[in-house]
Order: sequence, then C-alpha cells, then structure tokens
Amino acid sequence: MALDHTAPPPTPEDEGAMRKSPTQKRSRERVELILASASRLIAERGSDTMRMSEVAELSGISIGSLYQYFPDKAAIIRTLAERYNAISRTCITDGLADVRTMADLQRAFSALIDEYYGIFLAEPVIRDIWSAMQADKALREIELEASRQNAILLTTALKRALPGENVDKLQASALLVMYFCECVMRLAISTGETEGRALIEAYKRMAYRSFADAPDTP
Amino acid sequence: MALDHTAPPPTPEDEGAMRKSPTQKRSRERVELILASASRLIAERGSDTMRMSEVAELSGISIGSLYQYFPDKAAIIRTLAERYNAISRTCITDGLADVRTMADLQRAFSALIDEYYGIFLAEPVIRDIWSAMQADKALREIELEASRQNAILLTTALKRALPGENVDKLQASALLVMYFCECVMRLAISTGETEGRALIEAYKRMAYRSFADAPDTP
DNA sequence: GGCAAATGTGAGGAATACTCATATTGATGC
DNA sequence: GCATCAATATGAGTATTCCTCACATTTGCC
Repeated sequence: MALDHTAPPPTPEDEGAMRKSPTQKRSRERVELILASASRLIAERGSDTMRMSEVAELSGISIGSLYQYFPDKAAIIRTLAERYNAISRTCITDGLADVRTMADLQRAFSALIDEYYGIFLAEPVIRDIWSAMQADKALREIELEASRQNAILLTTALKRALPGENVDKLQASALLVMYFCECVMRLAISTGETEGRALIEAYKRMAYRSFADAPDTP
Repeated sequence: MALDHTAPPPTPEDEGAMRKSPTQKRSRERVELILASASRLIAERGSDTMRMSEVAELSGISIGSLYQYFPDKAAIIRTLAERYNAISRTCITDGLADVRTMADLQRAFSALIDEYYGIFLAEPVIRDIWSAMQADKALREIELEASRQNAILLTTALKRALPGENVDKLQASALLVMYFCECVMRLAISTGETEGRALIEAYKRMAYRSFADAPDTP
C-alpha cells in the first residue's frame, strides 16, 4: 500500500499541476525523483519546513529545473495528495464491489476504515498533507481543546437524557459530534449555501441518531 | 453575536499568546486595536494575505509595537480563534442548560447548529480562521472532490443495500460519511492512538447508524 | 521636576519562494 | 560527422515578508 516512487506509475493525469508536461524520458524520471525527494523530506520533517532548495539538492538537480516542472511548492504537495486519493479510491471501489445487503456493507465499511487508518498511521506523508499542511499546529490544538470542552457540555446533557447509557461511548460520540460540527461548517462553506444546508440537515440527523440508545453495532 | 472590538471585553485569560501582558491602560487599548485591525483585514482578504505591516499601519502603530504584544502573526490569529471559541462555548452552555429528555436535546441541538451555521455565514473571520487558515485553497478543493468521488461509490453500494431509500438523503449522508472519514483520521492523529481507536469505532457506529433506514428525525 | 520602568519606533537583518539570462543537451536533417 | 534549433538545465540574483534590536519617547511615582 505504501507508495512506490522507484517504479513510477504511468500517471499522465496529474500533470495539471505542472508547468510544462515533460516529453523526454529523462525529464519524466526527474519529476518522479522530485516527488520522491519531497515525500522523504515531508515524512522526515513536515511539509511546512520542507525547503524547495532541499528538494532540489536531494534530487540532485538545480532549483531552476525544479520550477520547470512544478509552478510552486504547493503544486508538489497537491500532486502527492492526488496520488494518494487515487489509491484510496481504488481501495474503496474494490472494498464495496460485492456489497448486496446492509450486513455486507457494514463489514466492508468497517474493514475499509480500519485499513485506511492503518495507512494513515503508517504513512507520514499522508498524515502531514491532510492534517498538518501549513496550518499552525497550535491552532489545531486549540480547535481540539474547544471540541473537548463542548463535548463535555454535550455529554452532561446526554447523561441527563439517557441515564442508563454507557458513558465511555457517550463521550466518544459527543467528541465526534462536536468536532464534526467544525468540519461540516467548513464543508458547507466550500459547497455553497444550497448544498450546505442539506449537508447540515444530514449532519443533524446523523448526530441525533448517534445519540439514540440503539443496540451496538459490532 | 458579532464580536465587538470597540468595547474590549475584560479578557485577561487569552494573554497566554502574548509576549508581555500590558499593564497600562493605553497598551490594553492598543491590543484591542490590533485585534480589530487584524479582524478587518482577515475579513477583507484572508489571513494568509494579511500582512503584519498592514495590521500595524491600520492600527496606526509601528511594527515594533505590534511585536511587543504578539510574538508572531499566528498569535494574533490564535487569540481571535480563542475568543470565538469562548463565545460558542457560552452558546452551547446556555442552549443545553434545560435539557431533560431526548426530545429536549434534539430541539436544543438543532437550534444550536442552525445558530452556529448562521454565525459562520455572517462572520468572515471565523470562516477564514477555521477553514482557510494557511492551507492551500486548491488542496481543499482536491479533498472535497475526493470525498465526492468516494461518496458516489458509497451511494452506489447503499442503493443496492437499501433499494427503497430516499436517494437525496442517501447522497448527503454518504458525502458526510466520506468527508468525516478524513476528519476523524486527523482527529485520531491529534489525540494519539489509544483514544484514536475509540474515536474511529465511534465514527463507524455513527456512519452505520446513519445508513440504517430509521424514520427521519424532524 | 526628576528618575526608572514601561512602552514606542522603524531601519535593517534573515529567511526563503521564485525568476531569468545564459549554458548545456538532445533530436533531426544533410 | 556536423550544423542547427528546440528542449532542458543552471544558480546567482530578486522580491517579499516576517521579525529584531538599538535607541527614543512616554508614563507613573516620589
């Protein structure tokens, strides 16, 4: 599952991020070399401290050549992100192919999520790109802390409404609901208001059902 | 609900981000002035294009003074973020105070989310801080597009497993589930693996319940 | 009024993404 | 083999922007 940069996959589709699509053999190899170097640097120290000069040096090419293929630093990161997305799409397609019933779906979904989490844990580059990005680490801590505080408030109300429920599960659900609240707001902003409202309604349904004292799903 | 910078609230708690807590009256006012200027600039053009020199100029103070109160650019943004968090915590506390039953909870929760979304729409500064941040806009587009693609795959499987279900709602739920997948991964990375695994289990329960053909919640 | 501490100032240092004029390399025709 | 032109490579230099620091000014206090 780990991305293999030594054997460049034939991907002429993500050239949208590039300045000039390389036609000669050597330059195609160089693009792969750049991406491999960037991957390594991101894995070691994170994308925000990765320097373009380091990418060039580690690749054994000049800065000028680097900018011949990628218009800016973000383009390198985007290209990596798109490759990871392509991989995960394949996993999902395969995982859901044979689903016929809800029981199938549940098994398949659970396995997919576990696999995905495994990849997340194992691949520092995905972790960095999707979670660290450029965003200030301290700011993410603040967001998490706010979600925790809000989750405590929600758990308190939930305990009153559902006296018999398993408290650990209530707490985990409450944290998710509060954390996802920020997430769905971001999503709604990205999609625009019309779709955003529908998504927020779906979020509310989802949150409410997660509270309901349904029997556990394995 | 909009933040009021003309009447500085007595907040000596968020001084953690500051370099030197201002003791004199004038300097307290200056801190509020800086935050108000930053707010305005972020609302107009976004935090990533906000320049420290602009903040200083708009505040009518020198750059040196700016750095007397805030150790760096991120500290200004963090201070604003913390103030918004304090406000939302108050809303949640008030909103959930009288909850006794699940019906209460549902009403209160729904109202809270609607209110929060309203704030998000109305306040460009919150929008920017929580959604744009420094992160590359194109990268967020890529994430959204990936979630959409994955949601299509999931919806296809869901339609097979639940032939009679309302397709619009299935689609909205599927998009949320897929988008939240990235979110919960980020969350799990932040919390560490022990808590992360519990959260991922909670996420799976939540996702699965959202598929189940339960009656709609109003 | 005088003194010490707090606060204010802005030219300049430092870091780093990115450019561009020039040099090198590869392909193609003869 | 050689000429020629386009594609590719180079890295010193530019531009931008965050942030510092040595010195000036103001404030509170006796």
